[in-house]
Amino acid sequence: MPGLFREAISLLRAMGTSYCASNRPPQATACNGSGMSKSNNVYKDAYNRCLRLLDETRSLPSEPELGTLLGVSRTTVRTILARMEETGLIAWNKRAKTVLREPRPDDFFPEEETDTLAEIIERSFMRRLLAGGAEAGMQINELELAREIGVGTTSVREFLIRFSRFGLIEKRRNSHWVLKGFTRAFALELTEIREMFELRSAAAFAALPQDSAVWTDLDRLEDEHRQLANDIATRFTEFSELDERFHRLIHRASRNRFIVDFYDVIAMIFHYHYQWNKAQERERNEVAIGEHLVYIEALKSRDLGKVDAACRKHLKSARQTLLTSIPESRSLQKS
Amino acid sequence: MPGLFREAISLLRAMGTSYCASNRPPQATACNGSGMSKSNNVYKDAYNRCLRLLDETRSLPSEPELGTLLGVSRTTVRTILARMEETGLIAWNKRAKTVLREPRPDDFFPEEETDTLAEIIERSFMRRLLAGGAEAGMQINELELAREIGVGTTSVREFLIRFSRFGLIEKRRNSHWVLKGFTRAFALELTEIREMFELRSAAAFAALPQDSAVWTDLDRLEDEHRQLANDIATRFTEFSELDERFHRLIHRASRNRFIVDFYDVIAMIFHYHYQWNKAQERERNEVAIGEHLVYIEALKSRDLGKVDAACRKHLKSARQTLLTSIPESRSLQKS
DNA sequence: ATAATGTCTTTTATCGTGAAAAAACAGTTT
DNA sequence: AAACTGTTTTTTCACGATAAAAGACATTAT
Repeated sequence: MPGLFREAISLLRAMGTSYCASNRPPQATACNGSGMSKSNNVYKDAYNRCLRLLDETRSLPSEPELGTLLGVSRTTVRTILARMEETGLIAWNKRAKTVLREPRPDDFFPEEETDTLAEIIERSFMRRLLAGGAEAGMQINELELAREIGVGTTSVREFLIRFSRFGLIEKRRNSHWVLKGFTRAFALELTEIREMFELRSAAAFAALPQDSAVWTDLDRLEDEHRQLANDIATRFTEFSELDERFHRLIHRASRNRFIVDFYDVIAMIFHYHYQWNKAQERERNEVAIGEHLVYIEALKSRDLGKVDAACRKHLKSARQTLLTSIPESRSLQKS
Repeated sequence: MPGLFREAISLLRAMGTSYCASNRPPQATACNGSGMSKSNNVYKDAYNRCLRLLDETRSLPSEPELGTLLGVSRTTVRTILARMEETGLIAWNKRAKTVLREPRPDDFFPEEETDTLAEIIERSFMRRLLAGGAEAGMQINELELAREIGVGTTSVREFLIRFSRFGLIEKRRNSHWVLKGFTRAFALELTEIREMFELRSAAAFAALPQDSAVWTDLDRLEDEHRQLANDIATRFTEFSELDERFHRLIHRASRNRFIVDFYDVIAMIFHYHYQWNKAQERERNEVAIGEHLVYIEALKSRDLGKVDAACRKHLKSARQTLLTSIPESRSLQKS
């Protein structure tokens, strides 16, 4: 049973969704001719975000300030400023950085060029995983994957190592990785831990002192839930992001790094789950919002019994949604 | 607060505990002159293990059989056989591999040469971590670490990524790693999860059907515990290994990959904890063996109440031992 | 026909290298 | 003097290359 995705790949190849940074036509086989060491996506992404800043002010702040604002080093800030000067967006002389004109759409770097290599690899990998034909037990070939995505093997290796904590793949010493599959068993194991962790976190949350900052965070989230509930018909796709913020807030109350970190696993799975399973998305999200509101009320009441009940109820239906999205045909047994 | 271990390293440098595979005198600065791609530790380790096999038989089995026996590929098996023929240990002609003489001590490769790079890096890293002077918040420098240990940056990077799941370090995007420290808070968070997981696993264990293979495994472990208890005065250092096997057996009963995998974190911490804290080791282990035996009896009784009580009691004292080994001076607050 | 050996190919593990980005240092301006 | 800008050094990130190890294929022996 060798070669993961061997067939799937040849099919997908035609689609040619290359994430490689380039303005070249799609038929370009590889990302580049020779030895591209590192893409400058950090600069490009920060540049785009800086463009949006331009709309608001007549002159930009100091370099260090811009650095913290954009979350990059001053070196990158200066590269951005240099380009903005070049393209006539600003006049730059030492401290004076005066805005000359509004940014046009073509000033922005294309979205695809702002992605991290890790993101590119992850998306590419998950697409294959969810595109079907990825049965449990299949082998994952680093070299093949790297060639397919058009990146170096090191990046793929590092991705797989990071990804392994999600429990979907496993390494054979000095040999290949093995796909364990997005199975029903996986979903059950995942949700078992989730329920354990969230029940405990929710209880910890409710026990937090009244003057804790979380209560205002919770109020804000409640508002957002109500607004989303009102516009549900048009904005239902925005729920997934709100969902993550809500649950992360609760998990943080555990003050336990292992619980907080575990939410990364859940978030990843649900992120791709939402992309994968669009059936009744609107209805599902509507129900979930309702459950969240009850859950929030319970937390605010600080009644542990109510919290436990509301949490249990929501987690149960979340599990159900996840389970229904997994094809029954997949194997149930482990290892 | 830049530069992790900057001072500690210069102190340690003098000790010159180089893990590099070489017979050269210790003053040799680096592992090698140029471009060593990969050490052949897999071959060397398998060779040593194969030597031990030689004592027992007059002739070796087929190449594939040897491969599965040693856990390596046939390619490596053939390299081993070739060397054994060269050194006059065996006569090798196609299927016939007759043993000519007993292996001598100098036939073995030195222990240090059989270690994985990952093991070398881990030990090196943990030694620095536990050698003191590694305060929370310090930066970890990949390049510096790589140079110090005498390996490539890639291996260090991969190690740090793998290591990050233990919750002791954290990555700043496009920048350095931050040491979170082996603090009291860490120990408490770790044990909180451990207790949650093990209580659940133990309950699952006790509920396993009578014909399950785990019960014979448990009996075997009970025997080993009793034997160790008898020879405790001389063999108390062997407990740590037995402890790990015992708890892993219990955790496996959860049939949950996240619970099973989490034991890696515990095992790592306890492994180094045992090396670090030798105070009252004998007494501690004696107590732990007693607790394990009660725990085992409880499991065999399949009385959930007893299991819960025995498990709680043991985990509580395990937590206590871990906590006492952590210097009080370390900071308690998080992030 | 099965299972071994002999040979050849592919993949993994690791390194050195170079550009991107960060960080440190030095010199200016307010 | 504090905060900024200009310049230099270090570190991170990603690649291609190469030996070790695994794996596949072809051949031969039981």
